[in-house]
Amino acid sequence: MARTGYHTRQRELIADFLKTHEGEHVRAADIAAHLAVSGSPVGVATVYRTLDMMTKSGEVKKYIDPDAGACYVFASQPCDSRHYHLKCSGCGKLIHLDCSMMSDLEVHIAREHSFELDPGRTVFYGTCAECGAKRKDNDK
Amino acid sequence: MARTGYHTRQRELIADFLKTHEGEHVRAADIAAHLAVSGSPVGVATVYRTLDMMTKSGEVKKYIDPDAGACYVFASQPCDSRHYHLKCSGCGKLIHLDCSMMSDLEVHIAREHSFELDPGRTVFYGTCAECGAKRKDNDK
DNA sequence: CTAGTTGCAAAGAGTTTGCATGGCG
DNA sequence: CGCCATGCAAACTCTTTGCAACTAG
Repeated sequence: MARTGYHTRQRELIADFLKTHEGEHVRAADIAAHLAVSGSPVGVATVYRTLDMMTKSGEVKKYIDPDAGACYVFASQPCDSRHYHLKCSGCGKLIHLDCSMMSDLEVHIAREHSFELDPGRTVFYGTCAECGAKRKDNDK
Repeated sequence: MARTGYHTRQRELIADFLKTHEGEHVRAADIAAHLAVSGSPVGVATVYRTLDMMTKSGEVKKYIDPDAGACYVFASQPCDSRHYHLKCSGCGKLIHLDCSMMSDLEVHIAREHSFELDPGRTVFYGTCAECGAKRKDNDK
């Protein structure tokens, strides 16, 4: 299963970047851009291929953001991803939600609805406090 | 609020299609394809423009499916969208979740986390019972 | 040495936009 | 009639793929 292949400079760089940004949602382009600036450019294709590989192996979670496209999140341990994310449709801000109520919800959904939630891939959309207030002002 | 624009054959067709498929998640291409087959083809651009318009007016909800791209859901009443969706990563099945616990969650998140959830745009990812069982068999 | 990797560029898929024509009101 | 809507195709963005050169083990 482990079949991870060779250890290369590029993969090291990408993995490092992800570890440095653990828990954050990054896009392939972010990684490529960062590495390019750092003086060790890596081809976009390689970034995608590596991320795809890591996604399959479970090292990173992939999800699609309506505004930004594919996003990847590094999770050191599968079970560490006990938290969910809230994404503000207004400002695009990403909020980490670490709340015991979610565990209850998971249990409830698993039991009553026969569905096992995947925290790493689930993103809640809505409006943050600031944008909510802003909208009230603008809306007349 | 602006009663946007004219009443045209194309918009009627698109609205009809959406009403016929209320609650289902359809893609722009699905609509265009259906109308083309029905003998009243509508340009893709028009479909996108109309859906965009309806999204802004709140008639339909838009969300991005990791596999299929942009999806739209027609909701007869804004407040009828009191339900969320569960999407199985295994078989792609979409499950409607209409559960009072979600209301509690909304209140909780609004109060404790200052974030207002948008049911129409939030999709929970995870694994349905069937795929969960299937996976257990295959995994070993 | 050999197979897995990389990078470039071309290919794709999905969505948006410009512009001239057509149709609603 | 005026203005909005439509269609087509070109433009775009993001992601994938083909292929020759490259490199880790």
